[in-house]
Amino acid sequence: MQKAQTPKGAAGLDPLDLAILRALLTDSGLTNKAIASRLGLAESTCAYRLRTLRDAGVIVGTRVKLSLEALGFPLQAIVKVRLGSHNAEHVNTLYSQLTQVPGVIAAFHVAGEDDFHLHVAAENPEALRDLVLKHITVHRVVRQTETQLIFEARDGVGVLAQ
Amino acid sequence: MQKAQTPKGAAGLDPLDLAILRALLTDSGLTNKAIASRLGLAESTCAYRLRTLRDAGVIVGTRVKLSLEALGFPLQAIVKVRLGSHNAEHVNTLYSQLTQVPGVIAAFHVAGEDDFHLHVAAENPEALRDLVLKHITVHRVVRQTETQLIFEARDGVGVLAQ
DNA sequence: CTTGAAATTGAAGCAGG
DNA sequence: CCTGCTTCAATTTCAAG
Repeated sequence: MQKAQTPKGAAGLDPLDLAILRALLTDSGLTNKAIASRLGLAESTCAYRLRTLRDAGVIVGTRVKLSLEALGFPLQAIVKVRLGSHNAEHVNTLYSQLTQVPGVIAAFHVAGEDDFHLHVAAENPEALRDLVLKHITVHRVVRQTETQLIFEARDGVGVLAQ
Repeated sequence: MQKAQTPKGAAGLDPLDLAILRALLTDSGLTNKAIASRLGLAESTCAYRLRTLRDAGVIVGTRVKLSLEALGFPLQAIVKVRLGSHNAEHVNTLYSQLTQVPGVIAAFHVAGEDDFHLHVAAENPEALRDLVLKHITVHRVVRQTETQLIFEARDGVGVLAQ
């Protein structure tokens, strides 16, 4: 049975691809077989689409999610970093160094008032202070930092929301 | 062969647990068997530790990483949201609504100058504008927003860096 | 807590529709 | 592009040390 040619979205994804991706995002257990049965298609078909999505670079990989609290890092913060000089090489070097700082979960190079936003985690307030003072403000290009405690972090629905 | 009792860290994790977690974070292919062989222990042992870590809530789950660019969302931004009123119920209601906005990848409720930081993705500048104007600033409690384009996003080493 | 072997389940390859 | 079948590898279970 040959299905009708499916309409393609802006990124070349048909509804089946989107359904598979949504299932992957929804179900924590990302078993390739479970998706097939849930969507009512053969396992080999699902595997084929998954491989295609992987080859196309849509699915980059899969990562474990750890509980920062359970690991003993109950404190999270956003550290805004502002530079005194914006020499391209200096900025890039600093960027690489910031991502290597223990406790830095994610780093964003942003346009506007701030230069970098760092999402960090720490064991306690003292560790957070040391993270900022000993690993961020020590760099000469860093002119100013501003740390905002995170009360709560939540995931959003993302770009595939229906 | 009974190994010596292992020293526990602050979160009750021994060196073997940490080694397993680091292997999980490092290797994109999170095959349970590969970890066992890499660390030189039996598969069943590795599986046992993994189950324990899961039951303890350290390993929350596993999520697929999609390429926002490949999906057709090449634009990312941080949207700072500031409120006019800080009534607890209003704040919480807004928080829930913001996480449901299509394009919102993550949301942070922060202390300080801003109230929320939203990590968003959009297909193009117009879509980004619509996201902010039609889904965020429409709420009465939102007093002000500030959108900073993300030049580049990178992952940090996290809290388990050696 | 660790382990090897058995038993179950899921993934990968392949050729046909 | 979809599918069932075969082959293979991995996860799970369990009883013992």
